[in-house]
Amino acid sequence: MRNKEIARIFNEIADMYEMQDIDFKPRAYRKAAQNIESLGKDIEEIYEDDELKNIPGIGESTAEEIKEYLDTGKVQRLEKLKTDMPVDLRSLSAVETIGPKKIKVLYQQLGVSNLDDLEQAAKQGKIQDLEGFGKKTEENILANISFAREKGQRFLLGYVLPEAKEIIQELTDQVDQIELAGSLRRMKETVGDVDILVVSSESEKVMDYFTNLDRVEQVIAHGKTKSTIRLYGGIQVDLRIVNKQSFGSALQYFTGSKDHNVKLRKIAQKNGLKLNEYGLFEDDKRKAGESEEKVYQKLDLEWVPPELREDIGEIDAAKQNSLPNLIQYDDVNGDLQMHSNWSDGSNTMKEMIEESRNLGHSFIAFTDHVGTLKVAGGMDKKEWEKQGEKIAEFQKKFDDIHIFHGLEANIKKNGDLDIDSSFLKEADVVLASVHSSFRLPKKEMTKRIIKAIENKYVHILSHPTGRKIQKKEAINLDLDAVFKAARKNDVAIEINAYPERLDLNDVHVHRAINKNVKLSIGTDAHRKDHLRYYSLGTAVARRGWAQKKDIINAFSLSKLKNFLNKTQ
DNA sequence: GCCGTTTTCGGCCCGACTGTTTTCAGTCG
Repeated sequence: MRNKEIARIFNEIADMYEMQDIDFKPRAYRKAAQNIESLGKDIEEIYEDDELKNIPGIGESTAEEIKEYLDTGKVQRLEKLKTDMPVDLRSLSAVETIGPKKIKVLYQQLGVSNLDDLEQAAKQGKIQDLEGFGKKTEENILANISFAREKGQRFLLGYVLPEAKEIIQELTDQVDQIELAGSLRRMKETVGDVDILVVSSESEKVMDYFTNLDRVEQVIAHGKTKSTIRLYGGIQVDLRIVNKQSFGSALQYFTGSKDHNVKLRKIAQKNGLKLNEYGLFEDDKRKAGESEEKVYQKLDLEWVPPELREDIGEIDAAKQNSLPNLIQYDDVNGDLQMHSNWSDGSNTMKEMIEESRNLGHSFIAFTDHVGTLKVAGGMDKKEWEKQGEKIAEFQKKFDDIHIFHGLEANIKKNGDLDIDSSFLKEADVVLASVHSSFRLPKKEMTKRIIKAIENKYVHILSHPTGRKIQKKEAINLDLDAVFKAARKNDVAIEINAYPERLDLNDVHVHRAINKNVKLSIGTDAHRKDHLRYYSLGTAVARRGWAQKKDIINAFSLSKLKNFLNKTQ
């Protein structure tokens, strides 16, 4: 799949045009990029079938440029634009409040072309004197530059996991045993690379097969027991071949985390044993190794689910047989945030409902934007009521899925919602979320959010911290105070399952459930392909030690309705 | 540059917010 690369190129072209003050082309390229990125189908296949122009937003020139890129690895248009303005656009625009226009000025006036130049110029106080800049802008640059630097070092779980699973699928027939390891198996929100472990008697054949997969851009290492490849899109994949009798201990070893493993080895040592990737040994005698369960068992520990292996108390809990009974991936019965084309989603409600039924959901909530967020198609009351009539019709047609009619309202700067209560009280599910004024001081922000939670019509505080992984920092918030208010007012806090949000994150989930706060999983899907991300929300819940009782999506429908009926 | 026609040209989600100005441009969603 090279969709992402092409999307990146089109986005870069859009940035370049924006810098040159050219109208509309940026939007066209961005739209093309967006549609390619969430295609859910391999663009090379579409090219081979000569169907590129059937992709919405792709026309004559962009289709040609996709072909050009797939054939030659370059797009001349971008190369030319880069010669005119040789700046590292992507890392520079990762600094909040710095966009194409400002970058242009910085380059032309000060010769700034990368983050190092930018930092130097800011430190020397050269930026505040530029026209359109000022002291605050300069301070802001210095404050945000390290965040911008970290961007792009790791890959998002939600985008890597499907590809890793595909690779496993492709290899399965070639091997005796296969399993994902590493941070991907622990379902960490970002991963540095992909680790795959296999058992096979024909190691050379397996390695040849692996290094010749279609998706390989470069073979970095090709050995008998370990090979490393880099995929189109940049991520590296390690494949290791181990002996059958060591598979469990190797899986344990390569799953990590490092801290978890150090503790485990210490326990082994204390008991006169030695633990490594080849097995658990007493002198030279193998006590365990074939299965992970046996390794833990021989150390007098409960088997620890991979999501918990971060050395934050799970080993003590495993010792005392008191690991939490984690929510299971199939405990989640439905999705409590999604958007249709009634606001800014791409698919019709019918398409979203059908896909949700395919995923086995027994309930969903449409939570389209309302109110002042016009850019996201915010509906007025009349439109929203029309949507409700349509939902009632669908409900008659489908008796296997319950459809809540919800909405997503904006929390204004002062904590009020941007629609009035006569509107709010008609909704089955009210999400409240921040879409503006992200940079208030902590105290003011906390007050603002708590005010929204105290609104008696609000059921769920959605994407509570607003962070986007590697893109946008969290708002400044006293989360413990927010949790306290949420519990008091019976408001659930969302685990937004969209790959770049995962907000709340695992650490926050842990804190929330310790305060008995209920949590809600919503994909925030803006097209039907996004609906499958709900399991990422479950992964975050598991990493935060959540159980079935903590997650309202795991409630029975009647219990969930009860939870949502607080104002009636 | 793409789209969809009132079919080969004209329109393209736009409002809030911030920091810069002193009435507005750039950024963000």
